[in-house]
Amino acid sequence: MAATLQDVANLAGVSVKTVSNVVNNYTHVRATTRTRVQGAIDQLKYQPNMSARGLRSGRTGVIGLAVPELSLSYFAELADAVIKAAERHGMVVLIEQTGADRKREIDLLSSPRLQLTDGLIFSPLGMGSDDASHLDVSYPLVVLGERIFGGPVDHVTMKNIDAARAATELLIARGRKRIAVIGAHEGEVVGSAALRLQGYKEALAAAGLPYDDELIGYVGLWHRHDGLMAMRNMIERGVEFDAVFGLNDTLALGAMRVLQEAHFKIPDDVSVIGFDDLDETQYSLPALSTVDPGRAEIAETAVRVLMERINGQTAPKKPAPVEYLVDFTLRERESTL
Amino acid sequence: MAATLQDVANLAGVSVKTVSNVVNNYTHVRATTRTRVQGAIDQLKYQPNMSARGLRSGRTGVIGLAVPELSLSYFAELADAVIKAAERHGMVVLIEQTGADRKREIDLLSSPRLQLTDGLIFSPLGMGSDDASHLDVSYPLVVLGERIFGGPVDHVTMKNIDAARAATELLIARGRKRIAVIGAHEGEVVGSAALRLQGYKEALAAAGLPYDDELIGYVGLWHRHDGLMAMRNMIERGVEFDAVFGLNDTLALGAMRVLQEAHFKIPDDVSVIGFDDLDETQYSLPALSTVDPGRAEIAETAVRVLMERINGQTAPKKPAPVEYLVDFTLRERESTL
DNA sequence: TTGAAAGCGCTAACAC
DNA sequence: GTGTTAGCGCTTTCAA
Repeated sequence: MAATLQDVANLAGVSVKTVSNVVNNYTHVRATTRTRVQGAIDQLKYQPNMSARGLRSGRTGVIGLAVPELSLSYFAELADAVIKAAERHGMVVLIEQTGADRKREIDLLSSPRLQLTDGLIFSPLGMGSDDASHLDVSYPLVVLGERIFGGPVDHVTMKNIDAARAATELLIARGRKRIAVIGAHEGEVVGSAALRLQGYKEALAAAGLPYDDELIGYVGLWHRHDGLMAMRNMIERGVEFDAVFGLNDTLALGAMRVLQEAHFKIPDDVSVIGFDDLDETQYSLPALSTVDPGRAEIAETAVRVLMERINGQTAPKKPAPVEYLVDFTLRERESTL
Repeated sequence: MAATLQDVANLAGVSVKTVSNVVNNYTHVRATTRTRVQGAIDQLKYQPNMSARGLRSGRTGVIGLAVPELSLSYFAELADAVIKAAERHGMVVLIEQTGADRKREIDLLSSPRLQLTDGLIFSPLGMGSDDASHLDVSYPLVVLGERIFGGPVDHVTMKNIDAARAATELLIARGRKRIAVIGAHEGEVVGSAALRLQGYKEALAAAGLPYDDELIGYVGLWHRHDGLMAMRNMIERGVEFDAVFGLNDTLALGAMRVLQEAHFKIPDDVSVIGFDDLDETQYSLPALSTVDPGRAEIAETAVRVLMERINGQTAPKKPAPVEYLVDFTLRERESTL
């Protein structure tokens, strides 16, 4: 079927070693030989067999990316960015979905399917700090997100607290005093929800505003529907507020829908801000103010760090894990003007 | 480093063949032997080397999925569905992004990166009918979408014309007579835009309504922004209309935003319907009526057909290509009530 | 600068 | 029911 190195060598009248040298751009090949070999390669449409190369070299050229679900826009846009970053490193990306399920996340870390990859970029949503030990794996691994800090592996994350504080401060600067939060997780101390809530509290404290638990909308997941329900619930409870901070854009958009249904004017009656800078926030009505958590840079950093680990695997001992913190940018749009 | 079959065999005091039999769930292994081998496997944390297995068997256990961009929600949701379907077949998915660029799409089809994969599910957006010959490749390939019909490969697609006709008929049934279309592609005769426009025309004709080119909003791409601009443009031109058919949901949502900005009431003044049944259509304000083109079934069919081709590769000659047409469902929501 | 040959870990044909 | 062994296509010493 497909041509092998040997086929090319026969046709070109050289040894497989020489063909291999040409294929891998070795320097010490005579120009005439190279041309002849290249001709044979073209003629036979030779393509290296990746399995064989992988078996021999121990490298596959594939990196794994594990996310909860691609239908969550944040992760779709993250995956997009990771694939593009990987491409620049000559790598291709295999995507696994964990469904934000703790057990599936843990299982994935020791799945034989990872044998196909040189390393993994892992964005857990179900695991918590107690599960950090599971991250102590024997292959290159970079963790994203806010579920686990100080684990045994490299970690790339965003400035959740600072960014949430900045978002809240923006609302305060617009004169808002009763700022509702949509998307908190009851009793949680780790994860994006907890960190962003902390940033919110810090901003309130700095401005001398009281913290009122009435204003906190708790949800299970961060789907559109959850934002919608939490907002509706808060309105039905008769809670007074003049601003809403959606802990992510999806929640904020869901909340905005309910607000408009209830005839609140945005931003006149209620200012709304989200978090993530999803593409669609530019096209909602009104366009949603939000925080760009540096998604592109997170993806680039994750891939770069992973590649360093992959390429440095010969090192005598594993270097200490590093935490990378990516900068955010506030994007003010119509919903807070 | 990692344990090999030989290591396990040594520890268990059997031959590699026996270990291989156990790993691959061969039936003819004595229970006691199996237990002993399994113990050795667990103890050594043995995991098969996929590259070696791939080299030997010619199979990698990976299928490729090529889409324009994951940040387009439709393709993110499609990828999600494909990954889930592949998982049921014990396969893992490697995703390539082509950026809807014709040249990149064509290049991808002969890329050595596909060597890692047992077959490809390909959703082109840049290629046209003239490029069909490029699809005549030597590996299992299933094509999705509306760019190429009657090509040399299996093709899974949706009932674009019928579904668009049904969507238009719904608007007509609601008493609408001047139905604008957002998202047509100037001069195009192939692709989703052209087919859906045809369905629209058929519905008008069947209802005895005139076709008016004034009502057709042409766009370049199918991004949110394009829907927004096309709608704005139509309003500025002073065109009169009482309904809008967005040729996909993203366009419809962009258009809806502009309509509301211009103080049209939806659905009172203008009914709006989209196409794709994206998750977010349920949470827009008003919730967007749309057509579910059977995305989940498309994904399942594509994976199933691809697996059949992969498993049937030993067949003496390539079977004739097949066209699979998946059924749609109308989803009426608030925007057309 | 090029060639010969070993061997990566696995599967499967063949032997017993 | 289990063992022996060839070889998948490639990279890489080691020689020439």
